[in-house]
Amino acid sequence: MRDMQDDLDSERGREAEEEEEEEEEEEEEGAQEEDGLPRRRGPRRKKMTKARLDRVKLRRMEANTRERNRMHGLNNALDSLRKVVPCYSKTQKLSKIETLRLAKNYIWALSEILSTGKRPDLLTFVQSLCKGLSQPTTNLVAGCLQLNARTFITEHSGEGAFPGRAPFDAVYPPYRLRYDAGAAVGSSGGHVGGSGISAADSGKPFRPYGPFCGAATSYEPFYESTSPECSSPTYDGGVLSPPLHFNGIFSLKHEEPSDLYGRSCHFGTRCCSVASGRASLGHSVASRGATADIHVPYDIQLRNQFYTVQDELNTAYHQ
DNA sequence: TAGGCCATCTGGTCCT
DNA sequence: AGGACCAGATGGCCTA
Repeated sequence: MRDMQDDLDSERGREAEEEEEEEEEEEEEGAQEEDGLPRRRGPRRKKMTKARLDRVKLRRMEANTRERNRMHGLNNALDSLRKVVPCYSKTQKLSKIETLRLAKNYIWALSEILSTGKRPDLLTFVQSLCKGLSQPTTNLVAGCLQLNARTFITEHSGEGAFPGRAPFDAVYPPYRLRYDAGAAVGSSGGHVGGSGISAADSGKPFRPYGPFCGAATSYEPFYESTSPECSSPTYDGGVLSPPLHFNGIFSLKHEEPSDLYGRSCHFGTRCCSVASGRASLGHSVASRGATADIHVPYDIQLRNQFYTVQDELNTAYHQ
């Protein structure tokens, strides 16, 4: 690279000298008419001598390099964006346009939540996210959220319903009370999502996501999980944390990347605690003690809802 | 094989 | 003048 730059510099020097000579020649030629035709108005076009041609090529090469770098920067920014929108997968990246659309929808959905103070049901939320997205991406997002829900459902199958819990919470399945983690992991043989559509099953280690990422003190992600996906090579750390935090009240805050991606990831996912969000939204769950706060977040109705999410989305898409 | 997506090159325009 | 930005063209890769 350095050599290349040196070459360019030395070439510039040579060209500069040659250019001076050429310009002197052109001054003389400029007084004449070419081919008997009157000289054109405006700045006279310089003759393309070899040196000038080389210089043009050189500048073109430099411009190309700059343009390449610029596009790389743009792509890096897009990658950053991919990581902070729902359903991040390094193996199956959203296209640029879909990333932008999803990001826009996501911002819109979060804004709605902030402005209304209400948490939409899952279907509404997913529909908001998928508005205008292509069918494959819609499936991807819906599948991603559905995956999480079903994973969580599976882990807690057989337990009682929790009618007070908004279905919306189901998009945050990998997070629960810390002390609950062992049991949860154990119940699924150390492989959360062993049944249903798991990331491993699909070969697409998507990152589940939720708009309220953060933690009330009593809630932590169970990053002790032994899921092989947790250290998925497709996942890289040190990226932006989710922009939204929810600690009883709405607040904007950045979390340390290490917290989010280093330790807390599950299934190659980012850490989100839903419990805090629940509490502040009047579901009065997180306000209880940690040990008393264990509950079963899913009921049959919720499960059914998840089974229908993708169908409804598909229907909506085709309409 | 067609279509989608992407990277790169390229020339034009705008701005400093 | 030179760099940034933009949009069109082109070719490669991948997938259905």
